[in-house]
Amino acid sequence: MRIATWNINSITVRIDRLLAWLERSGTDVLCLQELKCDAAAFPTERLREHGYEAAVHADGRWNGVAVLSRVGLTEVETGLRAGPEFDGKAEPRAVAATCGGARVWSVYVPNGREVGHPHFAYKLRWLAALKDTVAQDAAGERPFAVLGDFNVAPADEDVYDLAQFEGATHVTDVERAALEALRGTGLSDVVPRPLKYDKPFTYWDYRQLCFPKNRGMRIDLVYGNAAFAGAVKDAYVDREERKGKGASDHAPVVVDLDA
DNA sequence: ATGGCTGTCCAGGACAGA
Repeated sequence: MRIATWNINSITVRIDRLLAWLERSGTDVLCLQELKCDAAAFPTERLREHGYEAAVHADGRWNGVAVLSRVGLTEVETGLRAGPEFDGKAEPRAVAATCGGARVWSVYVPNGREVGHPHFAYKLRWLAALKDTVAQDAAGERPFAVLGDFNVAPADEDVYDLAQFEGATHVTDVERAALEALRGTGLSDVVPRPLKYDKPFTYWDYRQLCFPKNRGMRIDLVYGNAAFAGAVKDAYVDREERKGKGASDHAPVVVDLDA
């Protein structure tokens, strides 16, 4: 089974690219983030025509997540249990489904904006709620994974130049400690291989030639439990999808599982 | 072997992204 995660940065403007990529990659299960649409605008019919069911959690201009599957889709759950609010609102940033024998969460972790900003505290609360939500499945026997845009680079080598991130979000000790606590529930980082260069970056800013210069970050992650990680045959970042006009600023991370 | 931001909402500019 081929399973992937991709921050698509608007499913509306990239639906043709999405359908072409699904066909080209042969992906069975895809976790999507940053849909930037509401539930009514989600392209359910076009995906169904291509053989994919969808579990969607979206409410408009920002955020929005989904799980697409052509190998079955059951037990849909929307939102974290006891998830925190920002500005009095629970944003659509997490959705789970069971697909082809594996249970997956598609997550879009809050950005944090700046260290010390209320959004940064929200990010840490959100990651703590994610840990509590997934702990039971992480410790279970069924293949289970949390996939998505974590908005944290787990280690120094996951950014192109640490000096550029002095005082910035995404690389702080507290954010990394929150990921470590999440892994502590029984999850391990399924690190993909890059198709070019030495590091498996998954995001490159649109500005200043970051992609051609490979000034990237690894922030789109796959955290799998023992049953999931033990079934991994291969994992890679599909940087080809980051190329060309109309690309998302994130590339898909693709994982191949036995059976 | 690719691109110097981009998408959304609302009407040129703010806001968010990371």
